[in-house]
Amino acid sequence: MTDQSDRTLLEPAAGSRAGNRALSVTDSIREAILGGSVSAGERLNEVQLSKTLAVSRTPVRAALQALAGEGLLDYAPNRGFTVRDFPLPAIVDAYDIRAALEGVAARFAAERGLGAEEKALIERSLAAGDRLLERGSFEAGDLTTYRGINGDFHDALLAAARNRMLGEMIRICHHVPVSSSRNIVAFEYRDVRRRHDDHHRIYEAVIAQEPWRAEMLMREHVSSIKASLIRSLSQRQADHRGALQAAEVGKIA
Amino acid sequence: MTDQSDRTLLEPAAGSRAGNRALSVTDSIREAILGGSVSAGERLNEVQLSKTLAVSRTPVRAALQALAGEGLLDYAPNRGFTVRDFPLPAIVDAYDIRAALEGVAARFAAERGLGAEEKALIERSLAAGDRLLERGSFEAGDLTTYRGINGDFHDALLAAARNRMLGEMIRICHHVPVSSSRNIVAFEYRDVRRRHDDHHRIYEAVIAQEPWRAEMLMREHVSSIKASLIRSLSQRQADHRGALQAAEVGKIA
DNA sequence: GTCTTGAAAAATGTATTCACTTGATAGAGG
DNA sequence: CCTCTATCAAGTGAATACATTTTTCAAGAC
Repeated sequence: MTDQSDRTLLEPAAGSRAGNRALSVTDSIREAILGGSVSAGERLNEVQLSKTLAVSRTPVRAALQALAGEGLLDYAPNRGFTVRDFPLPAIVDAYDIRAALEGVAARFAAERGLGAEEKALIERSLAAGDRLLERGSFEAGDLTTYRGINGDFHDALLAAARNRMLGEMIRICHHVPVSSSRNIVAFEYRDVRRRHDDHHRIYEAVIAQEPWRAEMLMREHVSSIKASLIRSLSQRQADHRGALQAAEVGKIA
Repeated sequence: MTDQSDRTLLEPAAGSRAGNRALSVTDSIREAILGGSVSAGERLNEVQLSKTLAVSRTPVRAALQALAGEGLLDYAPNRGFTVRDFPLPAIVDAYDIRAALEGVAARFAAERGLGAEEKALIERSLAAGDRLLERGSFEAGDLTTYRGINGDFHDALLAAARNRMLGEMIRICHHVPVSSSRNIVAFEYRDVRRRHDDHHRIYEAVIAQEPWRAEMLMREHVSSIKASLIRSLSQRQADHRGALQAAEVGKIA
């Protein structure tokens, strides 16, 4: 079976990122994976990809290797690349790992102290969240807005940790398909409010130069996201519509 | 300056690993980096490498990308790969990250429980350590022997955590040049004895299915290695022979 | 003397070609 | 009818050729 290559899931040339073709090809394939266009365990055929993306095999191979480095693909010699499978337990585990790592990041940030710019960035994110939550309820689009705010907070704190390896590992955790907090949880107003309060407290601990308190709070913060995920998963399962909705949610954007 | 390409640091064809050339090339270059044959910030020239290793540029490029994925190299479009710099603070940080990650691993292992084979592996490592420490002092080579035992213990526990991402991240921490516990610390008998006791206690916690205790113990265990590193570094600095001995120690094998 | 400019060299990016491995299929033999 | 084997198709691995970019360096202008 030559596989139906007509799935227009991968646009010919997304031309997304600057630099060279290999990089944009990498982005295209990554998006296809994270977006769920290609399923777990699926084998990625180099010639087929190169035809679809209208480039030669060379940048395709480069992209595949890069994605393997990011942990999204598996590689077997003489057998090429396959989409790595992330069973549910692994996804849940990713939150524990993220909790530990972001905890360390918060500790580092508290130890090192924040620069003026970092303070401004975080405070802006906190203020934006306050404003959004002021109304007491959510309207359409608010959740997406908060996702941005949330991301800004975490990114800023991570930057303040001033450790590249840590940043890369956390990024990997975020890129576990359907695992990122940006994709899944915080559906209800109350949850978001609670998490925003967490942000405030974490920031206070960091400003107060209380490294271990900052770490603990951040761990708890991320762990609570895991708890929400589990809750929403089991609830969805109870609705007997597990897989379907899960796929939907994954694409919430 | 065309750079003296005569440094015979990279053997033509280590032929080390099975599979394809790209993999063995990867190993060769990695060893060169970890062994300190190429210095931080240095640019890796593809054609030069391909000549030295007697292969074409294709597997060399593949290897470089793989190593960039491992975090050992930096990549800039149209500018190739450079050896990533790990300043001392980053190396020290790596121990904190490792402590957090291995802590999570210990917790997972305790939660999941150990299989018969895993138990056997760990107990063998513990027994081997006991035997080695029985004499009350170290002779030549004992330290190297214990390094193996230590590695076995940590590897077995990591395997018991049954989480691939975690394993990969910890491996990255271990591969931070001159950062691995296998390369540096545990010089004195007393230190080793203490750490071996840690192992026993961690194992007990895991067996007793006490996840959080296992995590805490493991964190402390790895953190103590960091402390030893810092101590030995500052002592060495005090000896006014900093750089020289540091290089030596890095190669202790 | 310094800065700008441009051309040549060198290095990376991409495409193409050939080589080798793998896997499937069909046919012969039991 | 099953099994083993040979052959071929398909896919990955590696090498080479070509394109584009970066870097160097020297010549010329201010």
